[in-house]
Amino acid sequence: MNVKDTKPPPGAIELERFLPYRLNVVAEAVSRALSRIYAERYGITVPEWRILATLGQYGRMTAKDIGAHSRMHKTKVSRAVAHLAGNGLVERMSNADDLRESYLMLTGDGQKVYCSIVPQAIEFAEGLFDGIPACDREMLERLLHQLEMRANQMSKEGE
Amino acid sequence: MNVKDTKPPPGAIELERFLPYRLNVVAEAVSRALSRIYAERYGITVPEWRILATLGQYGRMTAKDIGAHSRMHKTKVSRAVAHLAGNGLVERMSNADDLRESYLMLTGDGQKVYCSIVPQAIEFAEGLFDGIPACDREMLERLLHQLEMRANQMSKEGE
DNA sequence: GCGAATTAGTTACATTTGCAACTAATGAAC
DNA sequence: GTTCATTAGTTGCAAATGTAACTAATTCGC
Repeated sequence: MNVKDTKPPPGAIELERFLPYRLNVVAEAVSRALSRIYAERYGITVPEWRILATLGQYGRMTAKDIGAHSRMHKTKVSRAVAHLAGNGLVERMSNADDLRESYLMLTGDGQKVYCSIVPQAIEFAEGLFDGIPACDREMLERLLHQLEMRANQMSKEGE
Repeated sequence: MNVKDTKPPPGAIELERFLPYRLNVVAEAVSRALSRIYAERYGITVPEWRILATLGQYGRMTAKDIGAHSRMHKTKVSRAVAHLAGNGLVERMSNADDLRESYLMLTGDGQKVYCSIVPQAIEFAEGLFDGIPACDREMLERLLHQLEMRANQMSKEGE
């Protein structure tokens, strides 16, 4: 009998079914598996990949908007952008209307890297859903959305 | 029109529906919200909470097993345990049959802290599911399990 | 317009993390 | 039994992260 099959004592949490724990474990496993695609071949970190993906999708954005959209702290964005710019994958264009901010976009090289990662990332994400019917995927999307809303709401409620 | 409603260019990933990204964002939002319960009141970190929760459920375990079970690196476990032991929440009992390892368990204080967190954590997790029917919760559990299996498998496949 | 408050982004510092090297103990080969 | 390989756990070190302080630019109040 596997230890995981034992019932927890009364008044304890069964961690294997505790959603916050489950979400974190799964998210980390998925993230780790995905990172193999871009980390080994291109030496790109997770925050860097997020920025590439955001710019690849939206074309041009400020650092602030990237942070807000991809839920990353501004210092994380700042450093990842600095690194990507140093590697010639991202370029900055200052905004003449507001010199505090810069627009960021992929360079030609950045586009190339992004475009070579995308099909593999999509294939990976598809592979995750292997054997899962489409209606379940939609349900998962909906559930994740609700959970995120609830979590953010409950986080605020505690002031 | 919200920027999120715009279609991504062809050959790009729509990040809002990209599962690895979604999972991470939701997991982090949930984890952050939950940590309010134990971080502010008891000054406990996420890894420490995981150890408390594992010991609270299983009663007595080695550091290695805690790491394997809660998916934490052994150095993370080692340091979190050291801190918990320093605060008198966890105690070590060396195993006479194998002096390399120690059994870890909650102290009386550790039990108290754990037991005072549990109801709030359960209430929090229940709150996340507000308005979500029970059958959907079960589906979510199943889906998360499948995704984790698939991710670990795909991670291994890349050697 | 002018000074105070705000904002985008960077940098300094302290904390956290992961990897690699290590120690101490056990097991395996012979 | 002695040597070699493996294992549990800790520690040194470098990289990553978050908080707070900072700079430079903009906006608000008047």
